[in-house]
Amino acid sequence: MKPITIADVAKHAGVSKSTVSQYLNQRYDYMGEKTKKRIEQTIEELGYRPNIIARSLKQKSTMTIGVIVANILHVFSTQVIRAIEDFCNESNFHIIVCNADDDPMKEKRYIEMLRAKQVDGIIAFPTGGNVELYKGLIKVNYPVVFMDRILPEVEIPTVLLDNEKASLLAVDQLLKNGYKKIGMIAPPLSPYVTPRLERISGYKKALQQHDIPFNPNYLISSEIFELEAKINHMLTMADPPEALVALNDRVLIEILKYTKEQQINIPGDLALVGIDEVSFASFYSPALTTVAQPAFQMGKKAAELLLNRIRDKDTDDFSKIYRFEPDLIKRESC
Amino acid sequence: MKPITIADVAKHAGVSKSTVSQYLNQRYDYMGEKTKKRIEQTIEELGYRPNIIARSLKQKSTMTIGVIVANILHVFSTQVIRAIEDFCNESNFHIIVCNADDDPMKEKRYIEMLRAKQVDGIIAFPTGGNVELYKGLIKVNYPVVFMDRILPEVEIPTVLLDNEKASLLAVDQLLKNGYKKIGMIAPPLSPYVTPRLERISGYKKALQQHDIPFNPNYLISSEIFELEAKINHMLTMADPPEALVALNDRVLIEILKYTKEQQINIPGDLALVGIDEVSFASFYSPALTTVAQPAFQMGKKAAELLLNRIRDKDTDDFSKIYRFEPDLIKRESC
DNA sequence: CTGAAAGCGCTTACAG
DNA sequence: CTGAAAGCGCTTACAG
Repeated sequence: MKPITIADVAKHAGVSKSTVSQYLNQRYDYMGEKTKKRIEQTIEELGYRPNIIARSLKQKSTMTIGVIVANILHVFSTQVIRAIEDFCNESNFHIIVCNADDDPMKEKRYIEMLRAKQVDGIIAFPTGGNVELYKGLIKVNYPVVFMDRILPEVEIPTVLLDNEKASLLAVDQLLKNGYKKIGMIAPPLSPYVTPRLERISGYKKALQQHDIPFNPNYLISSEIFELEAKINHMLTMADPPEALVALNDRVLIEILKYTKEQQINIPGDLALVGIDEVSFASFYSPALTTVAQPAFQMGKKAAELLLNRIRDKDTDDFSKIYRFEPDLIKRESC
Repeated sequence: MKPITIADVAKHAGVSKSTVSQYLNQRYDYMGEKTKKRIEQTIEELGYRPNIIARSLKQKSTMTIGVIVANILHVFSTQVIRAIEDFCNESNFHIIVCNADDDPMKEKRYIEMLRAKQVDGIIAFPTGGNVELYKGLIKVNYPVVFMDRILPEVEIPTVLLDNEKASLLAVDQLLKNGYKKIGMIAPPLSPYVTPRLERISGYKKALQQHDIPFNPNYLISSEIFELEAKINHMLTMADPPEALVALNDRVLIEILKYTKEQQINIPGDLALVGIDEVSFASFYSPALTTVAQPAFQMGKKAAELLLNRIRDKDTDDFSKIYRFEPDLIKRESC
């Protein structure tokens, strides 16, 4: 069962391939009404479907983009992807999704494969390990947009949260409720994971703004699996914090595991606010006060930037940073 | 900046395009060692990267598959996609992901676009609204695998949970803990959403096995937004159920919202087990007893089936149903 | 061991 | 208003 090609419909309709092609591309300007009808009918009859691969080869556009996330299982990434897909769908673009797992080698391989497949552009949560590769991409004016992480060495438009503001909102909320001894729990600090860096500096700045000295004992930054032990240590030392901000959703969960285990009463014994909204925030006991990021808007923005770049190679938005506002959702944990 | 083509490297290396192509495809059999070296070097020098689109056109294989889910935001779908991506990555396949939103029109559009883009196969959570389309796909022997939902009209291999067993595990656990008045809360019953149908029938069968008459008042099936009200009605009627099984994660959340609001003590006032594992199950208070589905294994299986079909068009696995075993995770809510 | 030529299924000036 | 021809960047018999 040979697939039908443009040549088949041309033959059947008694016209040339060119004319069929004109029809397919809706260039009806000079086309006779009868020819048009005839082609339309033949296509219907033969069940012809254009081969977009062939078109892509000629037109140098595949109408598909690559999206490289660290891990699609992170809910933020999922939401961003969903927003990107929705936006792309409106413009008839498709997305190829890739999980780089924060591994620069994997990231590199994906980028190279995506380019080989001629995707029209890439949206990436960069690992930080492929600066030269990205520089090469800029040099050939290849459309790329970064999400969530800034690579200062590289001039690529980036959309991310105002992470310092997120910490500020969290700390302010705690202060407003009378807590002064505020700790922060964080995952390990990798140099390129911008949100972690900025959220910590935001935490420090927020304290400073209120003339509260930063107490190094109140800051934990550690691998997830060690977190519970370190939290225990922190909360059982002399003069422990009376409130905690969780740097992200992953950390929040570790805190919650710990407090459940130790039957610590929130907010009675310990106030808590988490950066990143979580699915269970509203019906947890107590309902969790969180700082949410507008993931869908951010994904949409990234898609918009990329498609604009694809359509108009000469935009000048390079190296622009697009910051989005976090949103404090007050509930019961503080 | 013209991209480098195979013709450029052929010229620079002083060989023919054919030879370069042989090199690229690692057919070194008859290639002189010097030629090989020379080509290798030229490629390096020019920074040549093959255009896979051109290759695809000739070879009729794009090394990419389409994945159509209802909504990537559902955690089950996310996990399945992650597993598919991992499996495909090992075989150098890429995945295009699409959200059909349970809309047959959207599904249809995606299928047609994916085929036009010549993807080598499709894994879909079918909506049920495109039976004829899928029949057409089988007729031309196009590789398709279904996930999660069965379309009885269509002979396509399908991987899904043993949903009846899932209900059975939930009910048994409740019975084992002495509860006899067991209700089930469900979302609306659409004809093609297999898991819902099977989980309800599983619930009924489980009761029957234990000679407990099915009480229609103990079964709610309703839109999510009405669920709280209906649960309230059920639990405040005369002789209410003393235990509930949540048909899926979405429903579980509604139950939890309700019980938190009404300060219902779980399992004291009401025992609870949810089908579908949820992220917060272990640190919720009480920790939630759930029935988990092996999402990653299921995704992997679907990918495996599809890639096998793509490689060997003549496998005979049509219409096979691949059932996966649910797993009861005992915690505190029952 | 290597090259010339045809072909994959389209699009696009260009000619008439 | 429509067609012949070249070309997109590869691969693949086939010839030598």
